[in-house]
Amino acid sequence: MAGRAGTGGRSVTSRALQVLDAFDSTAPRLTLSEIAERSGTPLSTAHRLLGELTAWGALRRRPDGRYEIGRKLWDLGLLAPVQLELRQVATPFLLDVHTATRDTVHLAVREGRSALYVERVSGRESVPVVSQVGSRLPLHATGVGKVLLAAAPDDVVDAVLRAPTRETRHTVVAPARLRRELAEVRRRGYARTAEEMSLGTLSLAVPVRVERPAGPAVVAALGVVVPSHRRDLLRLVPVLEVAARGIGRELSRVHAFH
Amino acid sequence: MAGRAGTGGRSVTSRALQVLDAFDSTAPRLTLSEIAERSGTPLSTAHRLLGELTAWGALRRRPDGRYEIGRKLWDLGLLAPVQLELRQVATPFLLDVHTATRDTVHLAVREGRSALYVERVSGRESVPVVSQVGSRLPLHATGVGKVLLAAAPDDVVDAVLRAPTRETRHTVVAPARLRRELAEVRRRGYARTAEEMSLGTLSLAVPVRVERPAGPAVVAALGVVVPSHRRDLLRLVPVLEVAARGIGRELSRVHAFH
DNA sequence: CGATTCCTTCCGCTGAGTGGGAGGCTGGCC
DNA sequence: GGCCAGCCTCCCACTCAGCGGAAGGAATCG
Repeated sequence: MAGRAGTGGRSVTSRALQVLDAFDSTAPRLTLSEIAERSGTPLSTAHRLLGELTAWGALRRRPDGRYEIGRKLWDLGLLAPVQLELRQVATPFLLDVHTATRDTVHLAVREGRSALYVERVSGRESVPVVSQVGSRLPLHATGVGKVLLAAAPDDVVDAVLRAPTRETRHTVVAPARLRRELAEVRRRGYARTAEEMSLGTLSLAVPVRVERPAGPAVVAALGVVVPSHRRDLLRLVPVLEVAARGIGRELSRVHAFH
Repeated sequence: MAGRAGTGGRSVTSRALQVLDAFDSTAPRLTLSEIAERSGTPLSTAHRLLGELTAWGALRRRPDGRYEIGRKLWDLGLLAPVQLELRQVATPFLLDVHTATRDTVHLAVREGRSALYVERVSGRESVPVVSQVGSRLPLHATGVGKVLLAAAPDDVVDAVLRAPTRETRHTVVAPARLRRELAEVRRRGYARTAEEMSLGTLSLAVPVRVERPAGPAVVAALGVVVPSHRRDLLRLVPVLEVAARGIGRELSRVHAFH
């Protein structure tokens, strides 16, 4: 590095996108120097880029000098069709389930080797749960995850079972046992977990299916999370199934129309 | 413009941000040429930028060749603290109201001269409403808007009353009458509209207040939208007030804790 | 089958972005 | 109070990354 300038701009447009990459859910508010370090950008460059991004509205400067994601990115993010149709169709059904049970209700899809939570309805007195809209949780340790994994292609199952993370002392990490569980999920049509992701909670989930030319396909999973002391969890299976069928039916209708 | 190159890059980082600006809620899916035109970017430049943005994940290429906002921007957008705390605190209360009334419930804040809808809970059989999370509606034609406007500084009120848009034939656009209505909203503690934003719907809204050193401040508005044939709308006032007070109380607690 | 529209790729030019460094500001420590 | 360390802000000469005109495909249409 003898020269003085112009070595930057690897391949993405300016370093602006690298700067944005410095932000994630574990670090939503950052100082200039943190951003510079996390994004591997020289301080002065980061400073200028942050100024431009802030002027555009992608970021916002807090009174304490830190930067955070701004309203414009929020707006744009809401335009993302990340399961937009699925969410719109499913939300009323999630509300129905929530109204009937007062429990925390989730809708998740599989994204690679994770369960991506795309929608959530949670009441006030619900147990605190780790999942949030936009968060990704392992496929082998949650109800919705098991449902999605049970419907996933073999290579995904193999990849997940190769190194299942241990989340709590109840997490099932033995590949053979996980395979048996997945088979059971397929047979029974629902998945159940007990304190496998977070202590103190049970979960129950069912698949959301749509009819495809090649046969029914699992496009999402619908689940509830309840405190451990609840004994009647399996009574919710029919409730979830009704809602899941409703979602599947609506999705088919929307697709046919489109 | 005699030269050939390098005239671009006005002031924002690359044209990438201009390209992103081409997307809005009225145009969430665009072709290359549409984007080039909407953003005032030469076709080949737009093409390259779109490639980079797509590689980064900001955009996604649809099977039909169009571009749309991608998952990465969705992720980042969810990090935006756009009333994040308010939303988290308020959502359970919105659910309570929805459970009690089965109506469409909104939470909005004032942003400049618009009402910004930050959260929404709508049932299945609800009337179709124009508002969506992230959308902005005029302050003078909706229930939540009037509540927010009634609590806004004078210069905002003046600016809005200078040129109120006509949304339907029932929209109140006479400044004098609007001022009288705002006074009434302040006096009674709620706002009501009848088909002023969209035909076929009524709305009702109350302010969400928090205690500040300088006295109570209106930080948001909580409202419902119902079909026009409903006659018992005012019965919902106490329901909304209870929820609004609950939200205010929670907000104060969170702030004190922080 | 030529016309039209839209997308993709190429490549020489140049000025916009780059980043080292100087300078300011703040707060903590001796 | 003086010094130092950690941040942030600003400046400016260098240069190479982005720019965009233009040509070449691909797809659609009448």
